[in-house]
Amino acid sequence: MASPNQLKKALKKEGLRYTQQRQSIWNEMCATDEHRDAEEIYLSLRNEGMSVSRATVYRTIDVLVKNNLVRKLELGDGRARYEHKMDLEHHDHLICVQCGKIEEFMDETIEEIQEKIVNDLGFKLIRHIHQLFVICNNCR
Amino acid sequence: MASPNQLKKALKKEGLRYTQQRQSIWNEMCATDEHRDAEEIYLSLRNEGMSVSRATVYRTIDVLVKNNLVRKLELGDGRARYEHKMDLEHHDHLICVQCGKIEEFMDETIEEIQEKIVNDLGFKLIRHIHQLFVICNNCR
DNA sequence: TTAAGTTCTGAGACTCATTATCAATAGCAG
DNA sequence: CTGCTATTGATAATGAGTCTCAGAACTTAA
Repeated sequence: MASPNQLKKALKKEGLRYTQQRQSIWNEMCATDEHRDAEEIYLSLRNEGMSVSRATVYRTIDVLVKNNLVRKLELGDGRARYEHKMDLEHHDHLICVQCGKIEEFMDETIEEIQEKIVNDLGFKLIRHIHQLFVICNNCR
Repeated sequence: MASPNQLKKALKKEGLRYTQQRQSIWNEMCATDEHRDAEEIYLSLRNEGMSVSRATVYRTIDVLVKNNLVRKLELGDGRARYEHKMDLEHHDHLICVQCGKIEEFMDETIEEIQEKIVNDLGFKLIRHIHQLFVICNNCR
């Protein structure tokens, strides 16, 4: 699932070394499609007997985010969540304010309007955050 | 600009007392359309000679947010920004990743699509965050 | 107006996610 | 293999935001 090549390429591009810790963290992040925080990823690695430190988890995630292998989600609760970007298509998120469940959505029209809004102002769109906070069907 | 009545009404609804500090903070938040963080609001009050504590600033902002007099913006940099909601119409934000300038936008079509996405899933939309991170015309 | 009971406030301690420090370790080029 | 550097781990530091609690300021009843 987690391709070492993608990781190696990113590291090479950044002039960084390929290490066991970095590979483990990348593997772990690709192991599920959940949206986990740094601590959860750290603990999973620890449970699997991997020797990594929290510091290295944070440092490696930064590299992965910068190189577009991972996306960082800020939900406003003080803990960032991360998702790997193996499945290449873009999406945004629905978050249940009751149970915390996160789902994904994508709407081409919204994407186009966004571009238009930005272009009409003479700006350049770098990235966007679009989060719909909902009460999901299990919680109503 | 800052109506004491709106504040008083909100406080009454919450069973809270109307105090000088709360009024000052509400005034200060309404004094500009900038998107300031708690510390900036606190310092402005201090500069004007008002005696308020950081704790009271945070506590009061919470009340204002809960009562829809103020909106909290999370931009992902660890400091929340606040804007008063005197101008009643809804809008979302464009943030320049270079200079930090924040502008507003609003698109009815996007709002409708959002609703549809949520309804089609059988969810209920509570609130949303839509932020376009851009390079603005001054920065390109 | 005063006494008694509440709610508020301020100062500073505390929390908790994340970042920085730095000595020890491990990749990697030659 | 050796030596140079980047990386790591343990832990200290940071910083926004929250909590605590004693004293101040309202409120209400008498």
